[in-house]
Amino acid sequence: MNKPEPPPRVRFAPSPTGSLHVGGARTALFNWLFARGRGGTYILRIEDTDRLRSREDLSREIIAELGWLGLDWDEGPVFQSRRGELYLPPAERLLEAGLAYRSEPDPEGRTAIILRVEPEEITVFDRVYGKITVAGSELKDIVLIKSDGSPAYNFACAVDDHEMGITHVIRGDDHLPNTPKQILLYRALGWGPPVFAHLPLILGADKTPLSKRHGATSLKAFREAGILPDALVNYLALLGWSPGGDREIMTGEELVREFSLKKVNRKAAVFDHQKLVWMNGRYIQAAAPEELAERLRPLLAGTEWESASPEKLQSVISLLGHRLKTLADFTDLAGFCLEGEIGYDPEAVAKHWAGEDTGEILAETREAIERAEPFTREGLEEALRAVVERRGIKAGALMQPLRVALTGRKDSPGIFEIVALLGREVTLDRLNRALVFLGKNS
RNA sequence: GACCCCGUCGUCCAGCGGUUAGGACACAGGCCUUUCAAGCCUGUAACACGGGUUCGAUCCCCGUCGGGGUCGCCA
Repeated sequence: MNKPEPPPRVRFAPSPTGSLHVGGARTALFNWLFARGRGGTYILRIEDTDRLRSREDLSREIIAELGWLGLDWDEGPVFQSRRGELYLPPAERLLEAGLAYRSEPDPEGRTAIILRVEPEEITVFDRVYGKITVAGSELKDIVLIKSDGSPAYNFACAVDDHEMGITHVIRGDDHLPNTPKQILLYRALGWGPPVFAHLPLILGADKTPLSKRHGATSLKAFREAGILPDALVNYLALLGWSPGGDREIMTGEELVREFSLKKVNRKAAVFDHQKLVWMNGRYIQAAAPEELAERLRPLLAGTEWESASPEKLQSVISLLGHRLKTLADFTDLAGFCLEGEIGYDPEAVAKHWAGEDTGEILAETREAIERAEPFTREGLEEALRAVVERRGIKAGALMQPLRVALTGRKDSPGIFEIVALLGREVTLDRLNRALVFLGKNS
C-alpha cells in the first residue's frame, strides 16, 4: 500500500558568518532526527560563498559545536566555496536555452547571469506549512551567477541540493519566501525538486527573533554555561515540535523514534531559558558523577579547582547533587570544599551565631567530632544527634551554627555529608577558627 | 507598503466537532526537613474578536485585530 520511500538525504547548511545559535542548532537537530529516524543520510554543508563575510574560524567553531551537541554527520563538511566549477555549466545551459540572460555590464565590465521569470502562479507543497501559493508577478528575475563569478544563494542552493541528491530540504521559516524561486530554478533546469519543510522561528522573551541582544544564544555560550548537550537537544526538540501527549523528558533514541515533520508546529516559539535550566538540572541528576566531572573539567580552567583530582571532583559533585542546575553553578556552590580558609557570610553569622550558647554548642560539637567513630555520614549523625539530645536543644540549634562554621553560608548540602567529605582535620580546624571568631566577638 | 505565514494559561506543548480544555516551566501555598535545594500535594492562570456552517464549535469557512517573515549580484 505505502510506496516504499527511498532513504532520505538531508543537509544542514549553515553559513559561517556568525556563531552557531540555538535556532540553527534546532534546524540541524530536526534534519538529524529526520535522517536518523528513517535510515537516511545527514550531510553538513558550509555555505561560505559570501567571500567578504565568511570566516574560516567560524566554520571550525560551528563544526566543533555541532560535534559537541552530538549531531554527527554522515557526509561532509562540504564547503560550497570549493565547488566553484559546479555552478557555471548549468547557468550557461540556461543561457543557451534562452531562459537566462546577461546583465548590463558593471563599471568593471563584468556581467551577471540572470534567470528570466515569467509571471505565473507558483505552488509550494510544504511538509510543515501545507500548500502555499504565490503569484508569479511577485517574483523578480533571479540572479544565478554574480558579476564576480560566484553563484548567488538560491542558485547555489538548488545546484548543490540537486547535485548532492538532497531529497528533503528542512530549514528555517525565513527561507519560505525563497522557495518559489528555487522551484522555478529546478523547473528551468529540468530537475525534480526536493520536498520542502520549513521550521518556525525561535524568538526571544520579547517576541523578537533571537539575537545577541537576548544574551547567550550561541551553542558555545550554552556549553560554557554548563548546559549538557543532551539536555539542550531535548529542550530544542520540544521547541516547535512535540510527540503528542504530555511527554517531555526524552532520550535521543526516543526523539529519533518519535520525530516526524507532521507534528512540527507552525507557530514561532519563545525560547525559555528557565525551562532549559530546569531540564538541564534533571539531566544532571540523572548523569553519573564521572561523566559530570569530565564535562566540568574544561569549565574549571583558571580556577582554584583546576588541579583537583577526578575523584575529588566526583565526590563534590555527588555532595552537591541536584543543587547543580548547570555545571557553572559548581564553583559558587562548592567553594567550601576547597581546602583553606573560608569567608563568613555576615548574614549567616548574624542569623545563626547570635545565640549566647553558640560557642558552647560548637565546643561540644568539636569534642563529639574529635571522637566520632566511625567517621562516616552515619557515625557522624549519631554523634551529633547525641549532642543535641544531651543539651535538650533543637537539631537546628546545632546544625545551623555548625553549617556556618564549615561553609560560611546559610545554605548548603546536608551537614553530616559535609563533615564526612571535609574530613576530621579540616572540620576541626574550621571549628577552632569559628570558636576564635566567636570568642573575639562576644 | 506589497506578498506570504501564524494566533490555546506569562512561556513551551496536548487537543484534532460534544472535555470540569490536559501536562510542563515559572509563580503562590502546604508537607517533608539541620539550612538550601530536591521530592510530594494543592492552587492561580488560556481557546484574540466578530460573523457564519452545524443539533453542537478551541477545532471547519470568512472578516477584523494582533504578531512574524520576505521583498539584495547576503545567506
